[in-house]
Amino acid sequence: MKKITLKELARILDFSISTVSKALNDSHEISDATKLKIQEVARQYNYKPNKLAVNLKSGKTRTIGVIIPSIQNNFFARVLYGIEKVATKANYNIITCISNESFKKEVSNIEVLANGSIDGFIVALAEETQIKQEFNHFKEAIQQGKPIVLFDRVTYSIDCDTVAIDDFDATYEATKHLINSSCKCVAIISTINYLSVGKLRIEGYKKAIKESFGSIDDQLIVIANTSNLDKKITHLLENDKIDGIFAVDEDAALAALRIAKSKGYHVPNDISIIGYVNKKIAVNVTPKLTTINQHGINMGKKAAKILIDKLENNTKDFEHKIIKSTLVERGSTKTVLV
Amino acid sequence: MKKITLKELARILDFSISTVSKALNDSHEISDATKLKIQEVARQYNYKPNKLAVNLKSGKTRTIGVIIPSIQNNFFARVLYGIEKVATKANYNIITCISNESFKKEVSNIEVLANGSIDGFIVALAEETQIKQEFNHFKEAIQQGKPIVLFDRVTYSIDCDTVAIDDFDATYEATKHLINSSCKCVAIISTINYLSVGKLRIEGYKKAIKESFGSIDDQLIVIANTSNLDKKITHLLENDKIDGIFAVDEDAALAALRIAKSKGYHVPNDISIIGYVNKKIAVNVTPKLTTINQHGINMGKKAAKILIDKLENNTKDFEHKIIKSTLVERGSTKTVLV
DNA sequence: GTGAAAGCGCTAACAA
DNA sequence: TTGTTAGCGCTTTCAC
Repeated sequence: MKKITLKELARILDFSISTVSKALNDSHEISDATKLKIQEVARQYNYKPNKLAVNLKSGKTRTIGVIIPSIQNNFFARVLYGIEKVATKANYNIITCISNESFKKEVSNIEVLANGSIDGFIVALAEETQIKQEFNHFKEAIQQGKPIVLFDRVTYSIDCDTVAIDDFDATYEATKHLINSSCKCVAIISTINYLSVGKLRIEGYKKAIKESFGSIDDQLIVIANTSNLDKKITHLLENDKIDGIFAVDEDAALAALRIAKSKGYHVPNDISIIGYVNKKIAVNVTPKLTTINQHGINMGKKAAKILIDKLENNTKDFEHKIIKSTLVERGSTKTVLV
Repeated sequence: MKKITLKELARILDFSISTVSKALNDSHEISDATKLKIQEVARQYNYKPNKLAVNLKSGKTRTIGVIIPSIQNNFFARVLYGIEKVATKANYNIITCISNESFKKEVSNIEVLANGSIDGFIVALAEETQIKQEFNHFKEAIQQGKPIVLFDRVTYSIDCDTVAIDDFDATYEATKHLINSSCKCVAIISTINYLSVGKLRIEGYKKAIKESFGSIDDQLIVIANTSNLDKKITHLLENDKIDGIFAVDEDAALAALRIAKSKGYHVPNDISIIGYVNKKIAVNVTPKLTTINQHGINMGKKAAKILIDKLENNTKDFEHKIIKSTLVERGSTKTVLV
């Protein structure tokens, strides 16, 4: 029951190692008779080739290194699920690392994995990396022949494929939706403005506001962090002209809803809210939140497809894919007047 | 910038391969002078040993295979985080697979990884596996020298370590808590009764009920699935004696809360609810849900510690650890009378 | 203190 | 059709 090697199998069968190897790989060089005999005995002894040796020999691992900033975030979990789905079907394994938003951890993950463990990477940039804008570790991996597909938190300053969400467009449209549902004064709240996605979302908002109202009121743009979020929202809502809120992230959306309700505002009649919120939470709060659905699973699938295609066909040009997100109307917004 | 090997390094330095290898591994056989020279040049060329070759040679991979049934479930995400934390500190990598609750996928994950990719496993059983009660794939892996640590969804019928939650005790105490807060008629709802944890929770409930009321009313034990959950709860709540609900899983808890409210019951005054619900959701519904906190991160840390200890010290006996969970009182239950 | 050589388990070019 | 051999990149024993 202990693991058996080719060599031992060869001895048992009284064939040479190479004959056994070829027979098991169904080589045309071997006669059907011996093939059958060898395969039979191999099955009997439950022979499985040692991955390490095969990989060392072939220089390939059929393994993809995935680096995500956090796993607590349901969005990344969904992307991971999509990656896993496609990879498994293509007979690839996944090795998952969590950078925990740390630049150092991300660098070390890349370095450790690049040395023979994986064939290529799928990565969402850590928060620190996006702040630092330091991408040498990726460039080195690429030079060592390990292609990279960036997703969600991307940069266009390295030679790799990217799969991103249509943050700008989606936020533009969501803001428009608030305006079209008769909101006259729409604020935006973000706790992730150091991220590429956070910045894009603010820009989409600005475009919509400028288009509808001509000018932007900076008072309505709230950049917060976890510790001052509640205070900033409370302060914001002292302005009772505000009748619409776009929440860039889940924490902002939930805090806005909670504080608006506690101040006695009716949602959506007094204040409408749209935000990037996980569905499970969105449908369980009161009222149910209108959200933007990011199709994380599709994103993961697409990223995996691109990488595997690159690995198998050695494609040289880079793809920059945008995944369209969709607005899901629920109870926290009014209906749009036609 | 292309990857450099020991051999090339040796040629550049005009030393033998073995001398270079020893120097880089800081062997005492090599003089300090040559060590320094070699290490200097290695750094210069950014030499990194090929993992595959090192692993093949040593028979170790310093990689742990983690198999979880689902990643959408925040609990497993937290466990994974804990595993990752400990593994990284001990200089181990994680290779994560998602069995997606499928027996077949779990078997294939184990087989694929056992052949040289990993040194040991950390696994939570797939739903199908718990139903089938078929554990041969694990037994084989163990015989091949790959130790296994089971967590959360465990079985005691294979030779391995386990880390489980105190489901029985926690449910017993939670039910007692409902009773002590003056609930007279406590029901329990589960959509996961095919899982070991689901069964244990029902037992804990039964013990508490029997202890307090002498007998168990089977009408109050609702075993449902995703598709008939709402109907069953609606039916249950036609019994207006019910003033307490223990929800074995998140879906059950949220459905119970929603339906109770829609029927006009006040939570917690008319009906109290306790359930296994992720904190983020629990604090964002109305009223906030009293929950059982499972300390998933600790669970992951413990599992990783046990496995790594086994790997490094070759411990032979098996540990069966129980992680204590804690009741977190929020708005969906009344206070306990002293 | 340094180097030659074997070997981890496998594949494949080449020889027979 | 089968076998011999070299070699993937590394570590380590043993000889010098």
